[in-house]
Amino acid sequence: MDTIGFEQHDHKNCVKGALSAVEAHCAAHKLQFTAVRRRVLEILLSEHRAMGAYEILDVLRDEGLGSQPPVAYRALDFLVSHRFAHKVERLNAFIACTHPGETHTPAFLICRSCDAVAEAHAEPSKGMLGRVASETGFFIEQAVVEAIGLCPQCRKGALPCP
Amino acid sequence: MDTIGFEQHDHKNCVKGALSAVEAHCAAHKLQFTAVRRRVLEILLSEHRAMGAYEILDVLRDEGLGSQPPVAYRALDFLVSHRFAHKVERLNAFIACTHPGETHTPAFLICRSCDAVAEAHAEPSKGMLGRVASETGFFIEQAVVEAIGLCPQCRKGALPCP
DNA sequence: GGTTAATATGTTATAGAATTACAATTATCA
DNA sequence: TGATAATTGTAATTCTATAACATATTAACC
Repeated sequence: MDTIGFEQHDHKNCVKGALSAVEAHCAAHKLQFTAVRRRVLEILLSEHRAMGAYEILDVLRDEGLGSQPPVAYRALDFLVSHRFAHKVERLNAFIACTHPGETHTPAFLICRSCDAVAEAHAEPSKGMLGRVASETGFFIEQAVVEAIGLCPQCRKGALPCP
Repeated sequence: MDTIGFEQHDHKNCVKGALSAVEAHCAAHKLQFTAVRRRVLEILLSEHRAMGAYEILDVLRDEGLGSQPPVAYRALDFLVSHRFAHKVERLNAFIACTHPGETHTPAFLICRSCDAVAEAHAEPSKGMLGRVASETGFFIEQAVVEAIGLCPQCRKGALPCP
């Protein structure tokens, strides 16, 4: 399991790298990586945080790429269904995937103080969920795993209990 | 870790038992278990499934217990904050807790075919989330753990891939 | 008991998130 | 090129949730 999100990194290259990985994946799988879809992923990658659909739509509108909710939601549906982005259920928001292409179940660490979100990998078939599932005969297809708390930075300084 | 939800059970007693447990807990902690709060919990307990706030509000309205959204949301906030009920983030819905009083982190198994929801216990400080958290220095306060898939019944018969 | 403070409810309005439905366009491939 | 499928444009609507403020109830204290 690895984590990305609370550390410093070469952001420009991280955006570029993710974009070309997605590009390659779409080419290989004959998926249409259209202007809107590409731009939404770019927005999510460059902001590097969880964004609401309407917040994304505002950017698209400013750029003349679409003005109605379905435009944003459809692009997001595409990105999420191909795992280029994820939905953070707790926030009703979306975030670019930090390792597109690989099959994985994301787990999120959500800081309630600074709103940073870090993505980690989970293995739901193992661990607690997997045990419950196999005991009861439940077949897991997807898993939502999100922790809410304080990131390392906010834990040190700032607000103890807002 | 234990699971309740996909099995048959003595429902009348389960409702009654949960209600009196909550009653006792409120008395002991000087919490006001008012008519609306009590009725919302009763509805959730007797329906024994995840319900949207507006669905609950419809019932309240029919009974003259309140007609505007804040009435339902405030009652739900009370129930959730004291862990008498939980929010299922994936469904934007609420469900009565199957073991009120005990401190716990609920995990849910959500059947995408019949919409049944089973509650299990999770231990986020252990397992996958806990490991990521301690590695990165993230302090977990709450966890959302929800699996989506097929319950034992739906797995056998019915729809393979709706 | 009566006064005050805290808590809870009633109500209006609004904000935020997501989908339906249908028309128009663009891409894919035979 | 023409037929088909996929994508986008747009309007309207539904569902989810909260803000703000007035009123009523309950708890606490003298």
